[in-house]
Amino acid sequence: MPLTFDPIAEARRNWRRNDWGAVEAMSAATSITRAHQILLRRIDGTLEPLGLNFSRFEALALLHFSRAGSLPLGKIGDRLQVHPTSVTNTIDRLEADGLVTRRPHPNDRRTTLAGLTSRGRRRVQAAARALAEVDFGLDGMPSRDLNKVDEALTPLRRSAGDF
Amino acid sequence: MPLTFDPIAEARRNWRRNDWGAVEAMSAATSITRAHQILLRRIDGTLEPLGLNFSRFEALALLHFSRAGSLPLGKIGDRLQVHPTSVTNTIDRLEADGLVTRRPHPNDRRTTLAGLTSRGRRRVQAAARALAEVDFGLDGMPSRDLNKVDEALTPLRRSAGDF
DNA sequence: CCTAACTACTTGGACATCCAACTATCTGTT
DNA sequence: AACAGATAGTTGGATGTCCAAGTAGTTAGG
Repeated sequence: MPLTFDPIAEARRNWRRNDWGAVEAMSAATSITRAHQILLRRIDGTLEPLGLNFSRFEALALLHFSRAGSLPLGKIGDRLQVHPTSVTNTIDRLEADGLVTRRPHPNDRRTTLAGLTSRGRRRVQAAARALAEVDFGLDGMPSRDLNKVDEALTPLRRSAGDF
Repeated sequence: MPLTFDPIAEARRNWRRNDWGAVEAMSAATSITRAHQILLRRIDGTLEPLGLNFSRFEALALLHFSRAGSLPLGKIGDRLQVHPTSVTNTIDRLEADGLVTRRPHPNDRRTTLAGLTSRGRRRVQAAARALAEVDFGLDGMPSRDLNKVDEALTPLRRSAGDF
């Protein structure tokens, strides 16, 4: 059931009434959380027919963009900001689907490289097309607002050591 | 390891180079995803000493704001935009910690009410204080940017039937 | 009334994420 | 060279989310 009121506006009223403080921050944090829920569902829904989800797609895209078409698992985790165990899991599944292969690093035997198969390369391109088709689930937003989001969130990312 | 470059700017370049289209949308979606990761970690980190996470806190806050201090589980799911099974899970754990209790609905025997215990009420207030203390993990952002985020994301939420 | 359709919640299973701990390997210091 | 400490990845366990299916209860049309 869709709501008949704005839950954020409601939350703002409640926080104010209870004197819980930091209303602006609460509001922004809640907006981001909601937006993320909405986006992730749309994106995952778009990728589902391709046997992917957003995490797997991000890993494939990263490999596609890399020169050699392969990267150490650790680099993937750094770029996607996820725990090493999540990378292991993601690559396990992509490998099971024949989209990537694991290969030992030539110089460092601790390191494992994940590399795209040709099937993986075709798949990631199809997925990128599908996502662009639906504007990443953001087709309702004018491009000015898209840029506003980007700009507004940059200081947050920077403060988290994103770059 | 913190990155030494902006992964979003990098992604923009890569998408453009590959002609994958929808660069603005990709960029905004990725920003939101990142921001959400960062925020959730900070928020959950803040709540962890209190035995809560953001989901549990949201449920408790909702109950605190309700007149009777109790709500049907279904309403909680609607408000938090999560699947009924997630609500069951969240309430299970809050109940195990003695923060809420389940009670049958007086008029509709299908419905279960979740109600705050006095311990739950104290806990949610302490949690709200703790979150306000750290500005919901957004202390790096000027309040003008907070409002920009809110505004920019409103059309997205609206398009998802948020209100 | 009485049955068919709907609603509220729970259970079991799939997946994704994290943390702690472990193995294997490398690196820098002595 | 040798060892202490760092690094790369995996495994096992906990938590959280969703979907499909099931149970119990309610509602509406004939």
